[in-house]
Amino acid sequence: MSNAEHAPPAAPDENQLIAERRAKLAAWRASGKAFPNDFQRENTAAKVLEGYADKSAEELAALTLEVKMAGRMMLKRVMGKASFATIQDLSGRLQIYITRDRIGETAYDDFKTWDLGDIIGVTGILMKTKTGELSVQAAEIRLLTKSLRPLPDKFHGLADQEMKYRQRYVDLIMNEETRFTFRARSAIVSSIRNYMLGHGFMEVETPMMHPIPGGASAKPFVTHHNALDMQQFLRIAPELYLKRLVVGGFEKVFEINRNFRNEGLSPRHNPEFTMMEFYEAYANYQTLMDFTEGLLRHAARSALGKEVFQYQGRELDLAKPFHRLTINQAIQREQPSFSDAQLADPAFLSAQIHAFGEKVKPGGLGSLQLQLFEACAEARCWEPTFIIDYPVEVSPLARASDSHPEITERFELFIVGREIANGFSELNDAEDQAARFHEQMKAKDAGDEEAMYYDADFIRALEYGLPPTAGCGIGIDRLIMLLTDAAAIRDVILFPSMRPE
RNA sequence: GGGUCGGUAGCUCAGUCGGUAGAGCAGCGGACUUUUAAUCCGUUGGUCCCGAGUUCGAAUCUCGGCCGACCCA
Repeated sequence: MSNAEHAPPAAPDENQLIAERRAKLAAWRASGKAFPNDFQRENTAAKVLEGYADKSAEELAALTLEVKMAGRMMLKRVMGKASFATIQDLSGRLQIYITRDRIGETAYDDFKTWDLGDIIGVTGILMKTKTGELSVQAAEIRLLTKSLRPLPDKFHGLADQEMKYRQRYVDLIMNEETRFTFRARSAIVSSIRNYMLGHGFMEVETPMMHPIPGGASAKPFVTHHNALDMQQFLRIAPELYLKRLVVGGFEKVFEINRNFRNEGLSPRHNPEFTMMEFYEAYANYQTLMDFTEGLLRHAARSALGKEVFQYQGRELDLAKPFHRLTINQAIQREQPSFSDAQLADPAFLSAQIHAFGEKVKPGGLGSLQLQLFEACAEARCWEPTFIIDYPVEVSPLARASDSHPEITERFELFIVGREIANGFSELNDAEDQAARFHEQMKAKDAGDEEAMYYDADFIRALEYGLPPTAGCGIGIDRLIMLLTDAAAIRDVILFPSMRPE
């Protein structure tokens, strides 16, 4: 790095407070080495509190325990020749006590010029204050990083939703709930990964850039590879690659990674979102539902220590067996007056979909039943509910039922009215799959932008033989929402998609 | 895409009927050697989201736009 020019860049939002901090930084540079990196932190706040918070003032005085800590200065109280400051590190906060007599007049005068938000290092011994708060009595204190931008109000924190999303770093500095949510997210993902590994699954990574988008019904993002001069798509699902791996003999695989779907933003949709997909040979959709239930209970236990908890003020119970209903059963649970005969009548279904305020999309009987379910029942599936037996026409990758060829061995799991998971017995008949792809191409030609492409290599893979297999995708962001009581998907994504400022 | 609400100092927020822009925190100056959002005294700081319009006069009213939140589709 050049040390010649330190000209402040012309930021569009400079103000008096930043100018004053820049002046302090300039003075720091002039007085010696700014931004030192030789301070070796040896203790963190939580560990120190855990170890010594219950010691008395006398015990601590007798111990003279030296600690070396570092963190961001969040509070500062100067009282003449003695001061308190609160520093925050990755683990929590701890108070430090600084007196002119101990650290020297020059150092003390320097300290008084430091700002909230500055990163400081402290060496000292543990003590208890009059009011019983464990604190570090500073023997030496150093400025490690100058913060040029003022932090939000120390008491009210950062409240502006937009700024929380755009400047997540500030949100993380200021809001313990935000730190908690993302720590929980990390722990939940780890617990899911461990659960899968513990059940003999192998973690894999398949392409995020696809020459042919596939594995889901969704609009892809398009990009371009220069050297190959070819169009590529950000993946909408890893499904077709994971099934190729099962063909290859990796009989139990999973992947936790991002999918990209070119659709709008909502409290439940982010264009890029995290999904876990897993595939197990010699399983079917019934055994997969059992496994998925177990997985979700495990995630809740590891995140919350319990399976019954509140979501947005309402109880959610993952301990009870999840409901399993066909689409028509779910409709009739909400609308008991609808007869089996009516639910087999396209005209009745269309009229009801319309009556519930939805536009009727063209489709066969199964599609209309599904549309009616979405219109009148989906949002009311608060308790975990597997909806089973999806129509073939909307399930181009799922195995058809032996007894009812117009439906598939497929489920979607709904919790608090939201789709959380989607799984099925995989279609492993290469000729049937080829025929289904042809149907999809027809739909695409007819204007369905979300219809699938024909993937010849995937068919070739199936032609080598895919064992009977079941697979499932779990929306990780939505699961995290449940377990962290978050109302919006943006609250569980560190850097959610936003319009440019 | 439609509706509702919001955008005022670095942050959190007031702002009456249309009449020169306010508070707390932060900052700056001063007092203060065990504070806890420290306290006390003094004080700097504004593209009132942007653009038009109405008006003698607009943060305030009207229209358009931008950004966000929520609801609906």
